[in-house]
Amino acid sequence: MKDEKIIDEIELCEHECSHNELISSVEKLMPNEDVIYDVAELFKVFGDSTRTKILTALFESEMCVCDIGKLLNMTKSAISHQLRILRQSKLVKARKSGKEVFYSLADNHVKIIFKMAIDHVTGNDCQ
Amino acid sequence: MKDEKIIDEIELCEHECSHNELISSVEKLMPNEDVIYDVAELFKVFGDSTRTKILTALFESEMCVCDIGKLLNMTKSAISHQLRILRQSKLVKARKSGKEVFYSLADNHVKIIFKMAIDHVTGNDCQ
DNA sequence: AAAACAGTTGAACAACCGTTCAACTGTAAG
DNA sequence: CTTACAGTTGAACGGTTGTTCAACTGTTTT
Repeated sequence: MKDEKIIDEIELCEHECSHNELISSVEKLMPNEDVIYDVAELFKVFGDSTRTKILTALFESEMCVCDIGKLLNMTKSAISHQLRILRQSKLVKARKSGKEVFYSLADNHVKIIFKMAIDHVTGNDCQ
Repeated sequence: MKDEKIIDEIELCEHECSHNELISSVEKLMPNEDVIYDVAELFKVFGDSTRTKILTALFESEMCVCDIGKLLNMTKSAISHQLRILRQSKLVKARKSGKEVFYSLADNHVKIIFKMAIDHVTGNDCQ
């Protein structure tokens, strides 16, 4: 009775503002941790202007590595490295024809996400 | 007449496969360079799992820094640093109440982009 | 068979980024 | 006024990442 603190396990280094009911209810509503991680990984791939340029180019037409390099004024090596990342993320697919390799979108899903993002940064209303 | 190579400016280090018509037509159709850059910057902000966790938490309710820290099991400092980035990108807004600062979504635009991304990584059909 | 070229790959380097730590501000309570 | 706490901030560290460079594969052409 003299000192209840020893028993009070809630105090355990948690002398902080606590809206514990809120925290646990938000926790239940949030997406699975793995899903959040995968979403972040997807956005990480989008979060480089070289890769976004490549993707927006492929929105219009399939292209070979060399042409993408010319379009973006970059070396074939740099483009190839980025295309590998896009391929690993299943965002583009490759078609070989002679010496050339033509890349194209693997999924038009991505177009919608980009449309949203472009609307966001250009300040377009959306609903 | 003996050596035309000097005049031939097209050759200038460009002995590569050339679908020049395609390149210039794609170039015209692509979004403005500045827009692409801003889109990449936006995705870069989304491309970190701490920030995606914070955003998905704020989808459900406004929260103070300390509660977000508890929810994600991270220090207030780390959360605060990430919230600054989200604030600078105009993705969240702050409301001060006494000692606490409550953060909330600045724009439900973002929810739609995340819904798309979640559909993508979970393999849901979308149209 | 040899030369030319499209594309890939791995190592290396520099730039960037997220967390930690410590010090700080500002508000509320004793 | 002093203490306690929520939150912010800047420096520093360690890990990640994009580009470059050089060497390589594979296909086409002569």
